[in-house]
Amino acid sequence: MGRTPAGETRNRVLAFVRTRLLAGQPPTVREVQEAFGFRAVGTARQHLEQLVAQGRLAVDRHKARGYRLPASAAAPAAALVPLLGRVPAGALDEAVEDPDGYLPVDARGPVDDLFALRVRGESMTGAGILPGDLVIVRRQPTAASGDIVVAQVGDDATVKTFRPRGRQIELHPENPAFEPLVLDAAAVVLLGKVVEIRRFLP
Amino acid sequence: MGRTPAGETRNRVLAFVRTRLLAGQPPTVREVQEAFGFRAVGTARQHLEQLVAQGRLAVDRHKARGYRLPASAAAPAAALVPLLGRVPAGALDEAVEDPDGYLPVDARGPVDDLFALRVRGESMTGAGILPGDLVIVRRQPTAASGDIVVAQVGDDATVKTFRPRGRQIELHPENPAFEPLVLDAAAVVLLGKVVEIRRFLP
DNA sequence: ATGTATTACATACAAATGTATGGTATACTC
DNA sequence: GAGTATACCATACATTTGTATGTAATACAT
Repeated sequence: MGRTPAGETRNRVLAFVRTRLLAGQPPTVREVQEAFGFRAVGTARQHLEQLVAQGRLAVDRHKARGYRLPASAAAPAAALVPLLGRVPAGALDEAVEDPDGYLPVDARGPVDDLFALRVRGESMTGAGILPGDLVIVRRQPTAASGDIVVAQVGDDATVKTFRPRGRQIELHPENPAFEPLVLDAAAVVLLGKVVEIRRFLP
Repeated sequence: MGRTPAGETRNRVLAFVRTRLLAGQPPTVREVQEAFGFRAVGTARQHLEQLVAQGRLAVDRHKARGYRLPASAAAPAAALVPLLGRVPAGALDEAVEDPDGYLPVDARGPVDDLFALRVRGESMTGAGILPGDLVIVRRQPTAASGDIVVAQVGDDATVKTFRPRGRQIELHPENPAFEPLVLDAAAVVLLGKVVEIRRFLP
């Protein structure tokens, strides 16, 4: 049988595999075969193995769909943070199990303790946080005075500026039309600290 | 043999599978089995099938590593958008070649024509855009009246609300302390439209 | 107690999939 | 032309992996 110019097919194979991997669906050797119309499995495998030999692909031997991106190229630096629709009382973990969607974030720092919420109400407009904005929150049980936090008061999660006052906690809105909440420390559950704000414009 | 409380294990299985899927490495039934210490493949499979029946998982039948997230919960692939430090006159392409960094964005839409800039000045605080915020911009030569745009006036890139007035273009700040810019259309290069705003809190 | 549902185990089978070996055709070098 | 390398085909085999069936233990309702 004949051939095809240079390593042209090989590059196309790499592009195909990479696309599939980035989409989270590692291909089988036979899927590569079919995608390129090879009539032999071995042909697809040969290309894949060559790519591995060149260090342009990595592989888990003897595993189904075992081809991966090499460590060098596998630095997408992006992780996904769950966007929670509701925050039922005290059951943040359960909410994380069933997110409304995901937001991509920089993965160079810790990301396991992050989640996102949609802001309701205008109480923080003075801090540049508008209704409908998404806030990305780092879960932590305490915060420094002046931090913008997500706190649970009763059944509601609310975004406010955190100001502890002895045994009481003040949750300050950043909008003169709203009054600060002054609560007993026991009545407030601090869900975390707002580390990022995102707003999408139509 | 015995049992474990309610659907607790099931939720943990879902969390495990989801994590693996988001990491781009769909697990096999036996990998789930091992991860949870089940002594039978069937146990892992039973949980997976229950999750499918509940619509919390999807599956490609008879395929290795065939479990996926249901379309409703489909995770966005992440792409990286270049953060530009400066915008030299007319040479946006060159600036893209040498970005200050990258921001991860949802890749379900087009991303090739996106770039990011850091906002300077307080002229847009009324729209919830503060100094230091990052704006993600879609490159386009025109915009609708009322859009928040990035425009090039002289050597500077500026973020303003776009209001065309016949042969003139008005660039409106969203801050009463600033005056609108009224310019001849020829003196303004529209770099694009702001589609997202991000702010990082320390 | 009886029945039902849920959770888990044990084992086997069939399909999917990775791997191996040998062959053919074209291009290039010497 | 001989030799080598690359691209591809054909077929077979072994492992991985999805699927099926039967059984046991616990919880709960009646």
